[in-house]
Amino acid sequence: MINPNQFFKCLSDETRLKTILLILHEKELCVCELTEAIDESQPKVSRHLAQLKNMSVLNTRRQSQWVYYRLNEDLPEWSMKVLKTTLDAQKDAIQPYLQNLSAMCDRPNCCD
Amino acid sequence: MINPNQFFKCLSDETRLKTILLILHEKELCVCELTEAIDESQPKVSRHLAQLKNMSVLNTRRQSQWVYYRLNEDLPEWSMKVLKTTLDAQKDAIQPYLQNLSAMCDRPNCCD
DNA sequence: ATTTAATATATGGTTATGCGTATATTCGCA
DNA sequence: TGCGAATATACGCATAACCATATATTAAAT
Repeated sequence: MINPNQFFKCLSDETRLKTILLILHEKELCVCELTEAIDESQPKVSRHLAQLKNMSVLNTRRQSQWVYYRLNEDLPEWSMKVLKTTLDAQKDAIQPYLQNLSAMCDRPNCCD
Repeated sequence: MINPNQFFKCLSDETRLKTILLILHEKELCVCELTEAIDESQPKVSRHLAQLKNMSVLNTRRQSQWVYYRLNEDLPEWSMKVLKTTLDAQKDAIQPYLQNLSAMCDRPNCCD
């Protein structure tokens, strides 16, 4: 179980915070979607995602060639609350990234 | 105005998180009280407090030889909410530090 | 004025963190 | 089997973060 300061460390990097908030907003996103949304290099995004998975903040699901990341459903309630509070306060700030997302022409459609 | 990842960085260090939660719980604490409560060296506590003040998370009030730290009353609401959520989840964890506090024999009495 | 208690800061060193680039892996498909 | 797309990892490096120790500052009291 993640402890509070470890959890906050996950949120203390801009790239990681963006990805977490976007995933919270969208339920599930794959690496190339995130890469496009926040306009960062693939290895950079991937490295941070691996870190978050390692800290049990995120989980993955593979669907053919895509790996979809979602919030770990076993996250303690207080941390989910923190994330929701933060997202709520950052709604405006993440708009541009959501727009990048919907502007993706070759966005993989997640048909479970 | 502090941005989210800067704010979370403040909470990502164990010493800083402890001090913030204790201050939230006790309204106001001076350096020697915190030093005693969490059993860390005075320079270490002082350095972290300076950092938190610098990030506008904390404010100070000097009363004769003691400097009392409290939460900055201008903190954005979402961050106050995050702190309260965290304190709530950590009530048990901070008990030992609160006990150290009340066990202080020469604890300065704050008579504003 | 000197001394003492509380607090702050400076210094030097160690570890952690984050990054870009290059390369590996995995999967679907021809 | 071989190729391309998506993702992951390794490597080397730069900087940030944290710490212990020593010292400076501030205020009160004698």
